[in-house]
Amino acid sequence: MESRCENCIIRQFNALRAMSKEELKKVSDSKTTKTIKKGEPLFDEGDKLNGVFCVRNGVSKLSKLSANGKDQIVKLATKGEVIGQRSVIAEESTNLSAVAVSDMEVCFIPKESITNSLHKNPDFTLEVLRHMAHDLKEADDVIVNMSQKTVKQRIAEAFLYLKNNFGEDEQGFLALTLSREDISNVVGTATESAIRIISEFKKKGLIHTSGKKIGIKNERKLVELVEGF
Amino acid sequence: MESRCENCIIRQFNALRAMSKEELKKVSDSKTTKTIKKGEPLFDEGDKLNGVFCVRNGVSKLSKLSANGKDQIVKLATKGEVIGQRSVIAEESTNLSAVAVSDMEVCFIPKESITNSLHKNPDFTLEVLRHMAHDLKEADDVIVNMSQKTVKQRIAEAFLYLKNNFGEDEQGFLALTLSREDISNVVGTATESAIRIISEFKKKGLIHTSGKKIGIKNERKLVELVEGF
DNA sequence: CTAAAAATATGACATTTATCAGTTCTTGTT
DNA sequence: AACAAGAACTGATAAATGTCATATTTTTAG
Repeated sequence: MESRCENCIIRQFNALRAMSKEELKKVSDSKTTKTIKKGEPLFDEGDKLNGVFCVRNGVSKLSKLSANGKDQIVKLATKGEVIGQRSVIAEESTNLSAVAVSDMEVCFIPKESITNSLHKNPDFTLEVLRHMAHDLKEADDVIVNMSQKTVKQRIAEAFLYLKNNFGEDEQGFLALTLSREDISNVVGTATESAIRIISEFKKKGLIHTSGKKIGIKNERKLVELVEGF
Repeated sequence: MESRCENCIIRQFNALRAMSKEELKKVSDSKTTKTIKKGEPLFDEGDKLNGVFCVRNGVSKLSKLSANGKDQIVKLATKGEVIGQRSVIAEESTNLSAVAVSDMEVCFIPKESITNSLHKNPDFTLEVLRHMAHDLKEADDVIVNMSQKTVKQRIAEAFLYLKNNFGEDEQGFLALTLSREDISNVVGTATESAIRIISEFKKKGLIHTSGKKIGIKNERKLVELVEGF
């Protein structure tokens, strides 16, 4: 299970692919692999991070506590993504907390391995920069969605997002199962409102459910809803 | 008025300060200075940018058109900030449009000058990365505000933001005057709602107005409002 | 397996916000 | 100065969303 970064396929999805053989070797020698159970934190808002987490398996929610006591989920990070880099790069405490929403396997990479390369290998730095540019664009999109779309549209969009990014299981349910509360924290609404809209979608035949699990039944109509019909 | 980047103070506020003398010389030789009048665009959403804009004076709104036809302002960029770097780095069309909200003076820097340095000067790349990390954090904060705060709170916050970032004039009005529509596009609400809340703030003595101009009268109460009292 | 706890669900109602229609005020232009 | 055009404003009303109370189902711990 402990494996070498040099041979890790996951790396292809993130900025580590721009590292040289020697750099990767160093990373690999310094990294530790951790198992994190669903519900357990990787870190809390305000923590000083001594490194970054490279996700090998599972999904983590990145969220921020707002003044009114609700958690806003800002991003779901999955296989191949690196968590905590923003904080390491800016040399600040994290502005987000990270909690596993499914069982996870992650590699913890001490920040020295990263910062060394950031100073010496422009290819790597640029690759990190490109990833962050992408994240920033996505964040802009989220801002627009939050402010301009209705809760109904945002929930529909969330389901489509979950399908596209995490797929479905054999029975046609979304592979990543989130609690109703997590769903409401993704779209930024009250849990009761989210539940009500889920019920409505079910009645209208857009989705089907079984316990927590949700399956998409009429993707086309969900898409129409998101686009405003 | 045409001046050399090497001597430009503005540079201290952005990533260009990490450039070497020679790099700056190249930038300076290739840059062009432009004057943009209030209301005029720097670029439109979807444009391919051949370079970035370094703001010497004035303020630009960066906004994105949403499906329902409303513009969401995602950021206000001012003196010292570089606009368009995300798009140049990701080698994509812009996801945002940029329009001057006050008369501006900007330097246009062709992308070659930037990308060359990105590949060769890790100090510069890292500096750009740090700035983008900062922007990303701010974007996260905006997401949380948008989804968890009321329109009233967001407007109060916007006024405080305008005061802190752009200051006040001699008569105590916010130095950056935005139209009511721009204000509503910053906080993500209907223009009428924004106007109504501004009237309410005026009645309650939190602000005073004169035409478009708005002045903060009771900062303390505005802060309390934002924090939820 | 069962009791307790937690999550999901639903109803009633209050509050917030958007929409539409129309008026008044500003501003720029001739 | 007069006017047109756009911006700011207000009221009435509808729609969306949040809150609180409570019932039901699911999950967890022992």
